[in-house]
Amino acid sequence: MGRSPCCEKAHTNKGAWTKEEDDRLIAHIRAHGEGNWRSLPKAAGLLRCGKSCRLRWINYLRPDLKRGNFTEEEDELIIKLHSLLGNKWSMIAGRLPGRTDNEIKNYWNTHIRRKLLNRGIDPSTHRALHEPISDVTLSVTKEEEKDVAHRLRREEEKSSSEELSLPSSQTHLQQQEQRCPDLNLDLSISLPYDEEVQQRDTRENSLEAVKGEIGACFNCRLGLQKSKGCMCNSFLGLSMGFLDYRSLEMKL
DNA sequence: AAAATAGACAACCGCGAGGCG
DNA sequence: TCGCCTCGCGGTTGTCTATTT
Repeated sequence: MGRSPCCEKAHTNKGAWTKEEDDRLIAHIRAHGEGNWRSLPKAAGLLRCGKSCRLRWINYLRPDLKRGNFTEEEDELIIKLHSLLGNKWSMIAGRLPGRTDNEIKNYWNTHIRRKLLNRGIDPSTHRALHEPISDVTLSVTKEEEKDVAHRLRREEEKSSSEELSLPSSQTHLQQQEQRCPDLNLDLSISLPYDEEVQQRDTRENSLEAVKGEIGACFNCRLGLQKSKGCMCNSFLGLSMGFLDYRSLEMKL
């Protein structure tokens, strides 16, 4: 038997969306807001599956989407985020305002993969091609993913509070360090910030302090200082500044 | 000019997570 | 606690366009 279909396939359109369908969907969401995707098609007079409507809205119709080519900065940010998060496209997209997970995933598969291969870097491990894979992997476990998501929510809830370390995550991170003593996962990721300059200054001061303490490049922060991947002031063959993981903004 | 091939990206599918009664 | 429902995610496929042969 298996799972029941998400919608009545016999009476739903598939394939490319027409202008009229787009207009109906936009009009409905403007009037009623997002959500209730399952009942939306009927309410909006669309012969589409709810999932299809959601995808169409999120990936193409949302007004806040940034269309057009990816910039070099976005490229490099995606590469760095992918090295941290793996194929967690939605999390990567969360760091790139106006970009969708689908868009980033497609862009990765068509452009960035090739770009990394041309640089002699394995896109899945972010290590030099032919370099033997060590016992340290950079994939993100479910626990870590939850932890990051939890922190994102917390940050959202209390964007005003400003501390560099997040105690709730320490236990897990300590466990992680015990499991992989060579791997430093003390990363903090927050929502893209456009908050007050004061907060930013405080954060930067704290980060500068940390930077001063560890004096480390990106790879060192990942615990890869013992590998030949450690290259202060450069990453993936590119020169770079210190990467602030609270904002994931480059400070050059 | 037509066919073949490659590239780009839109859309679909199946599954898991979380909410709720 | 369990089962159902909905949503969201990641992998994959389909389709259109551009380029090459």
